[in-house]
Amino acid sequence: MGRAPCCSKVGLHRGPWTPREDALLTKYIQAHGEGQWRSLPKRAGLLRCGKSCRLRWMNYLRPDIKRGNISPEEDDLIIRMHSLLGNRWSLIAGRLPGRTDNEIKNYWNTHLSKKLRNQGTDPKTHHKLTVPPEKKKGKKKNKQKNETKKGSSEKTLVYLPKAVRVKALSCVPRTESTFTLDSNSGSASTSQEKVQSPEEEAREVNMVWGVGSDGDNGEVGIFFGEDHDLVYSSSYVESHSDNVHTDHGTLEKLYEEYLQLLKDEEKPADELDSFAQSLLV
DNA sequence: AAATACACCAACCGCGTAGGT
DNA sequence: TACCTACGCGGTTGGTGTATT
Repeated sequence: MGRAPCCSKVGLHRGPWTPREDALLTKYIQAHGEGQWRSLPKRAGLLRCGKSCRLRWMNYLRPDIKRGNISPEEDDLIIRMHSLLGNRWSLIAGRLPGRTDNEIKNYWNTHLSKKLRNQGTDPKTHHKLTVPPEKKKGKKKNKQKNETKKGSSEKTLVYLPKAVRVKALSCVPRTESTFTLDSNSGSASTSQEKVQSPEEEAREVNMVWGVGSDGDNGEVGIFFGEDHDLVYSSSYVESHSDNVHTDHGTLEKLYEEYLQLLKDEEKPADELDSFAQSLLV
């Protein structure tokens, strides 16, 4: 695989951006739009690599970025999304307008993981910790850095298939359906009235889906479309061409499996883990 | 006041993958 | 089919500010 040499190229600026560079980048994007990151620096008169430009724009310069403190509501949403998605920061950020994946990732690592630990919850698994949270005793140098390095061998389990990119189906209208499930009765319902064969539906629907539970009201399910608390919003779909598109039958199968697991709360953890493995493509 | 530890976050790095040729 | 480019993502680093000793 040929990989772009990127920032290692000699002569390119690195490190913090200057106001002048910010202005050049902003001006260029306002005039020509985003994209073509590789050639953008040259055309914008910047001595930066395209990656660096993209990052600066996405995380800092974009006009729709919301700056300032993260609200308790956002806090709560991040925690709940993380329990469902794991470290899928871009997906989580997609549910928080104006927030960037980098910001959420940083916020999680510096605030929320600590907060959860103090509440007796493992921030990686969202399960109750068996041992009480470690009291701060003395100062440890680079505690956080050591933790992240150590933690890298211990992957977060994600009960969701890894997002895959699909071709945009621009020729067909997007339909939406929501799929909710009462965890007590186990019954599922869909808001979509249009009757389609699975093949038709798989072909026509740009499906963005997830499997999860709403910790507050006990609602669980696989969610499609928009306007459900745990669903990827349509705005996400529109702003990300890499939406998830998968086979209808597979979805149903996964949904059934997940439902079965939810019904049986006594399932050993390793069985859940193997289920998660099966979801990870 | 100085030294040290810690917290925060912008930026970098490397990998996976879509899409073009 | 193989190769290459560009992009997006998550993990990690390092500079800087703040708190503590």
